[in-house]
Amino acid sequence: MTMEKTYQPQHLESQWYSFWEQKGFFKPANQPDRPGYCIMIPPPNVTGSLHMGHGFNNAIMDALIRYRRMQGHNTLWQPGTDHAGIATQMVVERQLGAENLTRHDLGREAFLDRVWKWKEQSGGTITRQIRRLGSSVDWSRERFTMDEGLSEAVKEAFVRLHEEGLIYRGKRLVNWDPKLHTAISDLEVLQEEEKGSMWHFRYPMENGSDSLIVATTRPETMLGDTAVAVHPDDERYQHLIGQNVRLPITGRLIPVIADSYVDPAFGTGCVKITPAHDFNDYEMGKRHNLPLINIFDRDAHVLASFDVLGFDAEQAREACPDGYAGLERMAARKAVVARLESEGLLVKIDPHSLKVPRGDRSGVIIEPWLTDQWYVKANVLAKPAIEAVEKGEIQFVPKQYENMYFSWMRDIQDWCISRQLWWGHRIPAWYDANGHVYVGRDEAEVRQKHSLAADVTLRQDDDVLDTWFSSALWTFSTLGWPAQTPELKMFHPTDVLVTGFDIIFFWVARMIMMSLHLVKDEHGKSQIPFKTVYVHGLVRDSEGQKMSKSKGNVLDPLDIIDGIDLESLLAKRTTGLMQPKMAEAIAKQTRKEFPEGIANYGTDALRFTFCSLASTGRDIKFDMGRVEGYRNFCNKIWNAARYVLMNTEGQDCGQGGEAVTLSLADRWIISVLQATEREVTRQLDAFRFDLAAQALYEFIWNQYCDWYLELSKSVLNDTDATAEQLRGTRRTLVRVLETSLRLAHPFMPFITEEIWQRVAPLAGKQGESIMLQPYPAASGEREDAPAEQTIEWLKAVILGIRNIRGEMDIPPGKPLPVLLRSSDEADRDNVAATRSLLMKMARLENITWLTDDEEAPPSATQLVGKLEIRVPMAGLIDKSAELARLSKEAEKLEKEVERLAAKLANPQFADKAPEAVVEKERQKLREAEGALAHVLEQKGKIEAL
RNA sequence: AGGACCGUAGCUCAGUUGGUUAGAGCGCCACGUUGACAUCGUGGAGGUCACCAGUUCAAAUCUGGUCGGUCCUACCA
Repeated sequence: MTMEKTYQPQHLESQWYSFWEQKGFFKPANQPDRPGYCIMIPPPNVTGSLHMGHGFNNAIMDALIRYRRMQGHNTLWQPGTDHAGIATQMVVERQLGAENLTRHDLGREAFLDRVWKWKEQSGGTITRQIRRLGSSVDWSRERFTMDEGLSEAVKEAFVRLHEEGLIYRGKRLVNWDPKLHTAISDLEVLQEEEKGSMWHFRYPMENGSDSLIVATTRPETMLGDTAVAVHPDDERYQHLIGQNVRLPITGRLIPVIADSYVDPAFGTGCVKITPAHDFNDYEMGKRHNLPLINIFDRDAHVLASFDVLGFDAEQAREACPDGYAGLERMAARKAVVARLESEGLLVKIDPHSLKVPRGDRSGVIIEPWLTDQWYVKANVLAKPAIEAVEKGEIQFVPKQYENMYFSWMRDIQDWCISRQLWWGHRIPAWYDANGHVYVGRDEAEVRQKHSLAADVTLRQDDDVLDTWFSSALWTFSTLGWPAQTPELKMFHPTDVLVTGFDIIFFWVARMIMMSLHLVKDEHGKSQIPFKTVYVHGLVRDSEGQKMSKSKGNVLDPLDIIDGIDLESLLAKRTTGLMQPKMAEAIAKQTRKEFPEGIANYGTDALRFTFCSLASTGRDIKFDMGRVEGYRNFCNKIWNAARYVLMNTEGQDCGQGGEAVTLSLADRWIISVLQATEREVTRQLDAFRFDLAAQALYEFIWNQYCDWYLELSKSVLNDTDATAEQLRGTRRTLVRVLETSLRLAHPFMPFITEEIWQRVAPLAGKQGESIMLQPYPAASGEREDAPAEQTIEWLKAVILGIRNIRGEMDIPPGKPLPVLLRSSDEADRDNVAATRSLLMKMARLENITWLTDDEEAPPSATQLVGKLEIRVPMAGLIDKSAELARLSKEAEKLEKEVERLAAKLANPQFADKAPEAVVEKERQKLREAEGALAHVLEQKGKIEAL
């Protein structure tokens, strides 16, 4: 069986994946004596599809897992998906919308049926993508946040936290999304700078003779004003403090209060206070015990009858002034402004830019709104979570993200966990007819715990929990918690969490808090969820833009793996847009970036690209050129293997331990391989996937392929070679390749498996799969400094001759006579040791040594250390070309000599720098001076011709 | 407003505790197809390491400042 001439990824990927999966290789080894190693996948939205960020994330996790698995750890990489409350519910509601239905038409139960159906239908997309990415996840342990077990864990966590007083229910101002009709957390609100106006209104005082001017960006909320605040030291308004304002339109009497929160220099120094519709005003209302007047309904339309509440809970109603009830916020704004203008109370309107809060899902303006919600007392949970990072029990990589974590955690706000949705974990709380609330794992437990008679009607809370509440339990709920399962004992705390910095607050911080509070080891000690958080950058497009569906610049990792033609890509990017008018711009951009569509690069090339982009930066501009480069790298490996197999299959490679003679080149490549193994493992341990990938690339391409394979030809094609020599070179070819494949496997699982299956037997290795083989570990015994020195010398000499060839335009195939001269004994030894390699690799006609005093013919010259390499010019070399080359060389050396001489002439340097550094500089100077003298001499001789 | 991060070749990026002639890939120029690979080979060009000052014998690297960019947090109604 021969190998294809070029690497064809699509032929081999899927078949290896199903082989691994069917054989159960992804499951933990189940050998308790081995150290455990566990990664939990960050669960993607079950109804979504993976984007480049996920692809990146998966490449990193799989590299880690395969690396540790090969090192003999008992590894578990557990996959799963998230129910993504709002996002999923929105998708299904949109589907219903297409049928002119709302979820209320269906009712809760029927609606949830629809969502489950949609989940079943679309859920396969993600698992298919994860498989195509080659991720070695244990599918037998796949989890979904709404699974029964996980739902039990959610209930358990809620009830326990409630019993401990860490979850409470309260009426508070929340971020209300008037479109989705739900509360959302602070983190789900985007503050964007937008252009708006600042309205200045005159508010008359109760006495009628005086007035003050307030400045506001939200005129419509004046219907709910319950005070005007000024700074206590503001001289302009001292006389008004304590007096009442007659609020226009409503006629309500409201006090002028003094509060140092007010900035006298901003606006007019008078702030209207609307405690029920602004977070700052709410706080001020609390301080001054002001009434809260809620003027909006859940759509943020003006109520016909306002709710008047107090912080001490008295409740009343106030009729809405005529003409405003039912108006939407912006309409109400217009009406209020018009009315005030007509009454002569509008002083001016200034343009003003302000941060407008918008829901990250709905895009509508968020309304601070008074509602009953459930909260987690976060500051209590945050304390141990901060300590765990401070003490180093949990480490962030790169470390700088710890600052981000600390700054958020040290100023943490209570977490609003209830959502007015249907899709999610229903809150385990029941109400009786009097509105008393009871929390328990189920209704029976509630009745029993509170001794409620059977005839008391209980109604469960309608709301569900924030999706992040269940994801916060992810590391342990998926291992069976609250039961103390063997898996929990083996794999928790998990080892690494791999994630983007954008969800440190959403997810990472909350997992740490929940795990430390809820999970205890067998000694009762609180458990962290993971030991290391590896934070990677965000994948952006080639222009540095964040990838998003609405911008139309998203890429599906599978389209890079399988390729996609331009038309299909255009269709993918422009259908189902929230703003259809964007389609044209998106199409234009796409045509520009991918005029030919995208080629099929294969999974390995994509994964290697991700790894090589995984440096410490925050943004990762995705460059298709890199993928192409690494696809070529795959092809390079493929063809190297082809060469090795052509020369070893069916031949004696010393598998049986027969005697071998290793050549210098054999010893050299084995030695360099050790250094590479050391480097790759060191970088993987440090999470520097880019540097690990680079070391691998450099070794395979620039050492093994460029040099070793070429050097091996001189042995394999040598008719005088002994059986031991042939065997030695074949064995080295095969063994080094086999080891390199294992070294590369975590990065490029498919191509390495495909080749390994053919190469392993030749290297005397047995095993079902490369993924179960030991990861290479460097051995000091195989290091061979003398061989490295000689081959490095050889490379330099060959490069020198190639340089003459290249610059002198001598055809590569033309055999050259070479004259050598050197005062260094080692040069003679090296030539003797590598003569035949030198002859072949440099395409030499002959090698002649010159004695010190022998006159050399005019020739082009290169220096390698003390070795003078001469190619006689006769008939080959153009005088002026050689002069140009020498001039260039001399110029370079002159600069070098000048620089070094100046440095050494500085007494400060000679005195203060360490002797070793000074000596090194002296040595460099001597060499440069010698080389310069030689080049100038050459130049003189040639000029004289 | 506060904080973080970034600014290195035309492009995308490495450069670990100060001591290299500042590197890689892609791109560019020239040459090259007798069996591993044109998804290739050989040679070459290309950088005041954003700018200014300081510390030091020595700065891409450390300190301060300026300019430019990105992001986070808190916001002035």
